[in-house]
Amino acid sequence: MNYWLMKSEPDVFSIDDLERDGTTGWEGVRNYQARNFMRDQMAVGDLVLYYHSNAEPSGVAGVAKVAGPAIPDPTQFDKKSEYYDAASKKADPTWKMVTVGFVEKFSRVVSLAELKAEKSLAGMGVLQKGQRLSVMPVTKPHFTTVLKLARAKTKA
DNA sequence: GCCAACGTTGGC
DNA sequence: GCCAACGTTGGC
Repeated sequence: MNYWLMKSEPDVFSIDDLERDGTTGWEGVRNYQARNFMRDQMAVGDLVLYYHSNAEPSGVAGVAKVAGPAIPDPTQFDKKSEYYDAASKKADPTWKMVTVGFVEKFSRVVSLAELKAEKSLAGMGVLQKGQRLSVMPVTKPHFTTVLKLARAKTKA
């Protein structure tokens, strides 16, 4: 069982949208490293920190899970999609996506500032300078700590 | 809206 | 294969 962090801009698809829909195809990932994580290391049942980027505040908004295995991302073949990739072949699709399912929305967002202030999260991928991956692994201790922060009383 | 970081592209 | 230019991400 692995743990992950996945980023979404809440203006595009927020934790509330995921709660409403139940599950969603995680389409539009066009980064090889992120794709490889989804294709090679994610398994159904893995838990995911749902991170809101470009948000007020940016931070972890809830928990999701991997609900379906990596399959070809249909948007790469859709000429009308902003994710269309003319170089990808149907016989050998370049881009994959997993299905993500709703688990829980936190009663409050655990902000990036709060994550940075938590000493035991030092080394967590999302806190590294300049990292821009939209899908990245999280260690079990880090995952547990973020859950604990989310359930703690609102910070003073 | 700015800009640092960094992945990708393309000329050579 | 190098690397400058360019585009994107994402915090602020």
